[in-house]
Amino acid sequence: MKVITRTASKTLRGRHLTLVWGIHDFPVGKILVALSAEGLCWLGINCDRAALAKNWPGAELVEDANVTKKAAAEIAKLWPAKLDKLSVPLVLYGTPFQLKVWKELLKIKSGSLTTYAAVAKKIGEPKAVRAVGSAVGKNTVSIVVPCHRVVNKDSGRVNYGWGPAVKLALLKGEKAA
DNA sequence: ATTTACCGTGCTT
DNA sequence: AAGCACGGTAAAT
Repeated sequence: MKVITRTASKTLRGRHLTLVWGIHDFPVGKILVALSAEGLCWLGINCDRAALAKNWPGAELVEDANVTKKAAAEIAKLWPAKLDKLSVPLVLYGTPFQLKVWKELLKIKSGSLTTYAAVAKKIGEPKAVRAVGSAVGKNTVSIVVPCHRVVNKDSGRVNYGWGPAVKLALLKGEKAA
């Protein structure tokens, strides 16, 4: 899978950017897929245009499910085990720290879990556990960047931007595969 | 069982 | 430009 990274803060990343978006079916719910000219840059679960607009201030949003249909179908088909085969490039917009965290998440194998502390250690910032927590939460491309495979150290407790139920459904689906 | 310290980000002032 | 609230974990109280 091709991964493009762009350094940008949340407030600036939407400027001069046109996003084509559409809502499609996925095993754990509806996904909102948004593509820039470069590739897949946002994926939300059970959300609407407002959530997209909030995350990409300044961006021009064009709804066209025909354009996003192909990418969405591919994601649904490749999930959970073969997402790295995605033909659409993945475009990551974030601060240098967030990019480090997200790229680390990409290395987590389907079906396995890690903790925020382990990720912090891997990127060489062992004390920045909390920062890792917030970076994971700000991930722009859920499912493809497996933010749901990161759990609290004291197992069990689940915290997820799209709702704990979605996180559990994703993990369950990957476990089966 | 509660509190403290640690870090990066985004929102508010 | 400065302050504040978040978020996960280990260590100290």
